[in-house]
Amino acid sequence: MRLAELSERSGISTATVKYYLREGLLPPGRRVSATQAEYDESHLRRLRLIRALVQVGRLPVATVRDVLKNVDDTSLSQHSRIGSAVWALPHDSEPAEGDAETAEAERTSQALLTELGWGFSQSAGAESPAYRTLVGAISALRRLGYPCGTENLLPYARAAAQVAQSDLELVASYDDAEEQIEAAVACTVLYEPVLLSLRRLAEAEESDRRFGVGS
Amino acid sequence: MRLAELSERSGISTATVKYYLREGLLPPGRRVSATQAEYDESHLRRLRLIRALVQVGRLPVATVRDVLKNVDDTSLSQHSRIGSAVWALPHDSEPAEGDAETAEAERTSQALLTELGWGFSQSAGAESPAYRTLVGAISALRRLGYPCGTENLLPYARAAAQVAQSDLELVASYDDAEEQIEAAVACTVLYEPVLLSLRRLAEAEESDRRFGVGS
DNA sequence: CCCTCTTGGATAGTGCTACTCTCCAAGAGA
DNA sequence: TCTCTTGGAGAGTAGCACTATCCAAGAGGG
Repeated sequence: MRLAELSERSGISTATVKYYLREGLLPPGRRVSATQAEYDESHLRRLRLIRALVQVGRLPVATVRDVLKNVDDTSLSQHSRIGSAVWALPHDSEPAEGDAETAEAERTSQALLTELGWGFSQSAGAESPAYRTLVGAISALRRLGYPCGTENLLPYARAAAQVAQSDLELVASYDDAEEQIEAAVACTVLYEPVLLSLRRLAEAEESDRRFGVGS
Repeated sequence: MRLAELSERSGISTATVKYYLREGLLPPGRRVSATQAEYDESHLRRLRLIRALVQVGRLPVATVRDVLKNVDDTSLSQHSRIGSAVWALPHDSEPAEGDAETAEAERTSQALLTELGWGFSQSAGAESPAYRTLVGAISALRRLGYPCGTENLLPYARAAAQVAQSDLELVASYDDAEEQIEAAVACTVLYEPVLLSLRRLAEAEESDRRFGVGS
């Protein structure tokens, strides 16, 4: 198919598709002449993945490029491809280096990972964006004076572990390696709002249970 | 204290503090003369809360104003104030109305809430931002062809329920009503990156467990 | 062959938003 | 009195995801 059809089928304007091509998010089509290129289903899937990352995940376009680079890097093992693709997914709010609060948050994080027995994250993942985000979030909590010791964090970690099991089960349910990686990236991102909104609803339930009757 | 000191103690530039004053996020100080105003600790706390919402929660300034309006609305009950303050916290990515996928997502959401017995969310919260976000996220998953039946969502809901219990316990640990509300808002927002980054780390662990050895 | 239409490609512009710069007049403080 | 700071207000900035416009090279019908 050509750009116009790709645009129509994906529901994304040709201008935006061109933009993604230019930015290297979408691989160029097969050049069929000097002025025409041919796109296929893989471009359509890729386009949908991009939209998921940009619109739902709100990743900056440059970050999406990095993530997709890892998705496409066939020189890596399956685990590494999944890992490094998800790895590149950030959540910004980086902590300020050399801060007293940050140092304390770092200690808390380490203690938490140790207590959980998450050896992989502790070794290979000590510099992962997710870990940095965790440290940043904890130091933010500290700065605002909210409790965030390991005992406070453990319930979240346990919930996260449960969710991660579901996530990986879903990923493993795909046979094709390529699809697995795409599913890992897409579901990591797409299930985030699901998890967060369910948390809000659960909070409303719980709040109703605790404070609701005498309102 | 005056603006300069407020700025210094909060680590926020005077220009930005003035901006927050202008936008109505920060209540004006007590006017002590035509050219000077006096700020107190409550302004400092409020400023920190604003930063949490804007920087960590990435809420638009206009939304923060709405949230704070509910926080300050003493005409509401405690439950309502907590509820409506957290209520106003969105996560955008609104679903497209009148869409077939959206309609299906709505059915799934309803079924999920019924299965969970979350009556409060089903009745009062049917139009809450969190609910709309859930529907939007599910329809996004559907559009990308990923499974998202109630059986897929239940693990997330259960995790959310656990987390919500921790959240409310933390809120209830405060004696002062004002502090409870601020804690509810701040912790809802500040624990989000904690939860999401822990999920990423847990995914890495789980991926390592499943695919790691033969890498 | 001609004529129009579309295509891919490039460049510059738009709209939004959080923040910041610059200016100002009215005091504060010595 | 004289300088310095303060709070207030408007306009400007930066970054980013797009988008509008233009262009030359074909495609495709007659």
